[in-house]
Amino acid sequence: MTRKEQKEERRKAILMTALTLFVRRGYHETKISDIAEAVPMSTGLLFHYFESKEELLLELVKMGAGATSSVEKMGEIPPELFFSGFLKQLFAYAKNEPWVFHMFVLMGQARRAGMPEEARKIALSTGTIDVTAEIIRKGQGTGVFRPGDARLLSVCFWATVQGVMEEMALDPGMEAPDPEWIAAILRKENG
Amino acid sequence: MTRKEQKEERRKAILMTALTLFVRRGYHETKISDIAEAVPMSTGLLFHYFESKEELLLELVKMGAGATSSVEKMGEIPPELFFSGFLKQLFAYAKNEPWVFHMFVLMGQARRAGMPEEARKIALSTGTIDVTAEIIRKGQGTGVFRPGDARLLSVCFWATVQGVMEEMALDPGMEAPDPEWIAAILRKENG
DNA sequence: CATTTTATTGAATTTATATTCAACAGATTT
DNA sequence: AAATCTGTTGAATATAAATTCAATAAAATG
Repeated sequence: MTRKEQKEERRKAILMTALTLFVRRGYHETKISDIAEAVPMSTGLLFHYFESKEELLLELVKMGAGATSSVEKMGEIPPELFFSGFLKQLFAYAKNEPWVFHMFVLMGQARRAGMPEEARKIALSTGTIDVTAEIIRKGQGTGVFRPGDARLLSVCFWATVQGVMEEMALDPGMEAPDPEWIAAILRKENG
Repeated sequence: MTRKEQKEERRKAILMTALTLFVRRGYHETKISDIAEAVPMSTGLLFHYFESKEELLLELVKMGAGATSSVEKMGEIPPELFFSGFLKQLFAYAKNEPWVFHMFVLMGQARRAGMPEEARKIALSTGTIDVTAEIIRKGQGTGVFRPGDARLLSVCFWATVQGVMEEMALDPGMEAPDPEWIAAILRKENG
């Protein structure tokens, strides 16, 4: 099925191009013609692959939601290792797999303001913050994390990760921070 | 000059309403008619006060840039006090002076993606990240902050503050985190 | 090689929303 | 209180970008 495969390839190309542009300039600032031009293809043709600009966005956000929930399942790892290991990997993706990296940024943007309501709903449905809060609670139990509202700590943690990744997406030359800096938000302060 | 004052009042009301809506839903997702309705006034009348939607945004961003640069001048305070004190005050504004609070969120949004290019330029012109990096460098000199690229630490710090404030803007019921959690990004880990 | 199916384009159309405008109302001034 | 200036509205218009479409080229199929 060379034909169907071809079509899938093209769809993916569009999705990846759109993902990059959405992350860089934002959903509304990106024209459908910008995406088409960057793929490249004619503006009209893009509509043979996607119903609408919003459908294109939603497909991306749904992919992101799927990828995110698989990450959420690895709640078995000891909390103190989970965060720095996870961050190290995530920052490595910035160089090698921009796809994963950009997806994280997009999901974060979708959770906050500036995108169609529908995208926001999907992004929020993953419940990342709450899942992470649960892991933090465990770490508080074993005394490796500082006390305090676990959900609020989770919000702080993700805010940092999200913000740093947005900066990295905007300035590809930027180096990644030491995961330990970010993990310090959670860690109990002792020797 | 009751008349001119009246006009100024109205302008301020529009600015504050727009600020709130921009921060909550994002610039592009906010219709000019949404702003007018919330003030309240007719859609057409809003154009007697502002040239265009973009002018309205730019005026806000310019105000923000002004307020921000005044904050930047207080670089005399010892670094280790600067950050937690600053954060405590900032989070307090969330309750008492939503204006200041929302302004910070808007400036952060403008620095990143999703707004007209012009707004981005103005927001970036404040150089907040670099000014903060300088303060961090001082703190590294006296040994209270962890070593490492000061600018990168500054980016991490602001990413957290920005992200947390965006969450607070979206969910007004949310309580503020302990400033110490965020300052931990910078602090040298010792007893 | 004729026929059908799929890919592609660029121009025409639609749509959503920003922006303008003609008319009216209320306030201020002389 | 007449004249003028300012505030106000809602409907009309303009605009930018999304979306459709008729026409054509290329590929697959029989």
